[in-house]
Amino acid sequence: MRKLTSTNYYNQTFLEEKCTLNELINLLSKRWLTEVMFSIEEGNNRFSTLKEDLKHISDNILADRLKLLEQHKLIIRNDNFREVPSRVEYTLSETGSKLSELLDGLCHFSETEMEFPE
Amino acid sequence: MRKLTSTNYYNQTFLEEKCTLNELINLLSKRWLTEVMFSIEEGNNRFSTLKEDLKHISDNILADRLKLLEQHKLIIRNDNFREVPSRVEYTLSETGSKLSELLDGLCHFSETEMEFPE
DNA sequence: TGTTAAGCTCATTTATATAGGAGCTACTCA
DNA sequence: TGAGTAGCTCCTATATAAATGAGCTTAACA
Repeated sequence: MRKLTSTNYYNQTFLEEKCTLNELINLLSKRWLTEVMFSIEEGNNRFSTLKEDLKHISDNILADRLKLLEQHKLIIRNDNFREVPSRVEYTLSETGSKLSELLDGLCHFSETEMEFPE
Repeated sequence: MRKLTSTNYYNQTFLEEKCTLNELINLLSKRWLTEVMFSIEEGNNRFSTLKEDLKHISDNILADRLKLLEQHKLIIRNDNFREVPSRVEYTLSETGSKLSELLDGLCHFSETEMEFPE
């Protein structure tokens, strides 16, 4: 239910069309999203273990981020378990692994070169 | 005038303290910020030329992004011109150039590997 | 005396993102 | 019959970000 006639929306799409980097950054800037990726990479592959690992995340945000990551094919969702209570497992895709590597580079940069004023 | 007692604030600082990558991504996700950097890199070094280049940006946002970039030492502000009307020039710092290169990598990735559903 | 220019600042309005909490499903076990 | 579990969804409230528009400064020039 996003308002499609606002300048806010117009400018965002303008920038996303100018360069997909903006689209990627918008995705990455969703709170917890990269942490969810990294946590899956480390082996926390279920909703409940992710929730436990990322202490302060709330259910609906975790669900949303998992959905976003899946839609962008950065993770793979596997629900062929036919168990009750239901069981779903997530793994990183190849694209997800590549992105994770790139982010490691950015992380190193931010730790060694950036200055963040208080 | 940010509210320091909200869960929203608490979670953001939690993530920023966990890894400075989150701090960097938060910065980069401010709308227009990377575009301002790239535009300066391309030689648009004054407030007015930046404004012209980034057609839809508004004054206060441009001013804010320039201030953020300067505070993080990604650009350098030079106002030793003593002219009227006032003249200020911006250039990319070394750190800014490095970041720009890293972002080129991310940009290439997002263009070749990412899928953005409509 | 009034206008113009660049490079801003500030207050307010509007839009969007995040968080909180209830509820749903379908099956199992006590 | 009723409780419990995983993995969600939906609605609402709260917080934050972006945009709009007015105004400020200093000096030169008409």
